[in-house]
Amino acid sequence: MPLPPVGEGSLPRSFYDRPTEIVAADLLGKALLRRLGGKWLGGIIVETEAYLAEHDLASHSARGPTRGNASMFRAPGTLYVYPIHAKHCLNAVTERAGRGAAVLIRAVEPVWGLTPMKRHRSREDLRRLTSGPAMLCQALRIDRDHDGLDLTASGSLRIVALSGHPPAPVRSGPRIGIRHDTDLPLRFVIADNPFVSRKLPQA
DNA sequence: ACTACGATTACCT
DNA sequence: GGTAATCGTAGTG
Repeated sequence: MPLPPVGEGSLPRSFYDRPTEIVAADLLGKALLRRLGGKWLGGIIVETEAYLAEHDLASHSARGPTRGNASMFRAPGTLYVYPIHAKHCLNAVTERAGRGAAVLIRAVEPVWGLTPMKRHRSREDLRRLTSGPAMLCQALRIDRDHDGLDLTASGSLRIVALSGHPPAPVRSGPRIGIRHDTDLPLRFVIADNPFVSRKLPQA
């Protein structure tokens, strides 16, 4: 996959305007692309988590809108970037505006712009380049300034489908790092992909 | 204004 | 396996 698939266009808003678990599973195998310094950086999404609009105490939207989570309540396809532990994580907003649902992108398989991504991470090993939600934001230089951007527009941050990419077998399990609703199987990974942040618990 | 805490990561044994 | 580092957000006074 030598060249980034920028000619294929971003996923349409209708892709995101569906039940969040469906969007989370369908985002696997898509390309996350970041235009920076005249080059495209990014990779293939291999791990996601769904955060639901209702009955999900782990979601940032659970206690209603605040200044910090406002973009989570905006149109489907909006980018929601939030800070945590002095780092950042990236979500795609799902379902209709006002719902407060999103998909956290937890890991990508690094493909395009390996040299600049290694520089941003101060690391060489591909396994630790983008295999975590804050790692991939650091590799792609995404921070709070990008919060609220439209992922469906032709901007510097896009999620696009890869034509001719074989559908990957998807598996699910409990989400990582949360304190509430830990048993819901809302984490989705491409089976056996080595670039996930952690393996699924043994079934 | 003060304080507690987190959808994390890196580094340690 | 465990834990310290780090800082913006949100809740409280």
